[in-house]
Amino acid sequence: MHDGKSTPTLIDVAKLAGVSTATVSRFLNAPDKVAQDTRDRVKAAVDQLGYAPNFGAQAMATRRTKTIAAVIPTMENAIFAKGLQAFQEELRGHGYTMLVASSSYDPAIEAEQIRTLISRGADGFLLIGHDRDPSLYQLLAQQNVPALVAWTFAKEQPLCSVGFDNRAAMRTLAEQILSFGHKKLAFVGSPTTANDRSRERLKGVQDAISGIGTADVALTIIETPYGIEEGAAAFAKLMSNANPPTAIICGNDVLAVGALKEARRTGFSVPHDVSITGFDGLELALMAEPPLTTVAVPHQEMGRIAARALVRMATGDPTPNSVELQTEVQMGGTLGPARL
Amino acid sequence: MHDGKSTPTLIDVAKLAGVSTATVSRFLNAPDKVAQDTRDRVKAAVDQLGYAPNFGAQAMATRRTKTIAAVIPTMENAIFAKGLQAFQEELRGHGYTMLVASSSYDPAIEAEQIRTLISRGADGFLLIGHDRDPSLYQLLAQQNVPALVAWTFAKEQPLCSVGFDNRAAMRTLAEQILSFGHKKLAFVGSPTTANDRSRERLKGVQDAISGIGTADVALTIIETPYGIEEGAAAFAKLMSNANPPTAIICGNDVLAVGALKEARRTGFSVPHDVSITGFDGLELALMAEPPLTTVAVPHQEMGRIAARALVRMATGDPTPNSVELQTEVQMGGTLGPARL
DNA sequence: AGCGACAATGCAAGCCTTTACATTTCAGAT
DNA sequence: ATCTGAAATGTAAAGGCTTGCATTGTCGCT
Repeated sequence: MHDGKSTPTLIDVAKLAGVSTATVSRFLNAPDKVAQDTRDRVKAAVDQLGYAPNFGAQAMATRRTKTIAAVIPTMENAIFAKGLQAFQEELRGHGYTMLVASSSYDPAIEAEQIRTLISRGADGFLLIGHDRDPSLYQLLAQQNVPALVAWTFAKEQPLCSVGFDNRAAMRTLAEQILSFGHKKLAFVGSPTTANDRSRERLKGVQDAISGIGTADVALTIIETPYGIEEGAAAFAKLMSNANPPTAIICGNDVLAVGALKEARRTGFSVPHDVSITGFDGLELALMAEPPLTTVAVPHQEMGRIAARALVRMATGDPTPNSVELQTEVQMGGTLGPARL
Repeated sequence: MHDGKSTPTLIDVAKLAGVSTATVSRFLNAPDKVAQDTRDRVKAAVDQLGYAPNFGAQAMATRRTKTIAAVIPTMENAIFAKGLQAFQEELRGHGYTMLVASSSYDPAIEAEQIRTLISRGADGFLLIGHDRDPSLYQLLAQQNVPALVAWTFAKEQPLCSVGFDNRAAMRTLAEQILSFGHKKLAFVGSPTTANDRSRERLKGVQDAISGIGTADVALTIIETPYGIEEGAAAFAKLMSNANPPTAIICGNDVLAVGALKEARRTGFSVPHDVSITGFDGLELALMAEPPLTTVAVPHQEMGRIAARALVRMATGDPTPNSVELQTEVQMGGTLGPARL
């Protein structure tokens, strides 16, 4: 107890304060159950010893860790970084800590990470998108760990979601594009396997096309990994066609910025020669020249709401309902009339 | 509270396999200490039961959590996101999990987060920069938790660091700027209180100036929070002076891009009318028009090295030495001769 | 045959908190 | 004076895993 080396335990505090460990524990977790003068004595002992509860023991005794895990595709994507930042801040306000793992868009890694984090005792999970092996849902249910999906909104899924309707959002944007008279479209997006956000966005484009009821709109589709270079490459490929598109709809801002960069480099004027749109509403989009026409997504709000919902779920409250957030088309300067 | 079948424990596995819990534990942690056929039996039992070790119990018995905490200013800054992503991936390869907290550049919040994470049982800490209250170092030492500083390199500090020499890097860039004949400089950087990176970068500029030994170089300094808008505002303010600078040295790429944007908006030609430089080497810098002249920093390498070092420290290996990484001036198109 | 060395396994003592239940105390109420 | 119930506190049993030490079994040697 006076051995400066080993960290003090409840027992040390109890001895010093002349009470039982139960009382110290109560002082820490439910102070109002302890008499005022005892409270003072214990507090003094805690302070003197610089006592801090041992996490493992606490976790073991309470069967909870006050830790929420977030498994995201990557932190490098600004879109997740922003939402995660808000998520963590909100969590902190509730006394929770955030565990982060990234899957690099690989379902196998994601599954492994989820498993690891479950046995690490995460009290809840934030996941991205609904696409994953059903056995994971079973596992979560079996281990009784609540989970929530963000960055997308969908009913009829195993998990509740906090997000927006990617399909409808993209449809709205695509309709605007069509209203500018474009007939030759291209969609450049992330691979659609194991990525419902990407898939839904593509569907949104297709919805818009079939919505106008004409059969004379052509749509070229390119799937490519996330990245500026990749966007540039896709643009180059599309424009080298005999019959290039007049509007390139990108699945996210980063691809769009890459395309825009390549356009500039190869002498295309945007939107005069070709229109380009993005999706996400990152700062990056505003910085582009001209600013990107894109879809603004309320990332921070999403992070905050998800955090609150997960904390409620982790403390046993009835499963909250899904929350749908609204997005908005953000007119930049990269969408213009189709060049005839 | 409990699901029908409570989660299996070591004891269940041991019973099913007909061995003691010690053997199961050894099978999990040091398989080579278990005979081949026992190994097979235990493995079968583990699989059949879907056993996963209980975190709290494990933490308690081993006195370690295999968890490393990273306390960074913010995740929104792409610079940290990138390094953190690499850090987490490397950690994962060593069987460690990452706990993330952000301080929003507020020392008080940082201190609180560190305290919280210590009692959460983090086995090690990744911190950014050396500026913080000495009591935190005491606390870490007292609790025997190893910590490492990244994004900067400095000797003679309480903690080892993995990073680069901000001062020297900026000095090199500033020298190049001076060699273009600029005499009226401005430095736009993050606040230098509690931020040694920012402070060192400013010093680097001053070093370069005093290095050339002439007294006729003027330096205006603006401190402003991180952000594109802030960079734009700083630019506007500087250029509205009676005697505006011919080169604006920004403490980071985001501020630089903001300045560049404002320059474009208000009709300044870069670098013809005014030169602008950044620091970090983000993708953003490449995307700017023209591409930003900046200092490229090996974020991912930094993250990986830091992760490896921390894992070593957490497993009791002798404290590794600090590692200094090299940076490189990345010539873009925003630096040109001073306009006379 | 006897012995030592070593590999494989088992035993049981922690590790530190929480909490159900037991006990003590004491202020009213009878 | 005795009793009652509530408030305050204590007792001790989990909770699941690791690991030093003890035990058993095998082999190769002399």
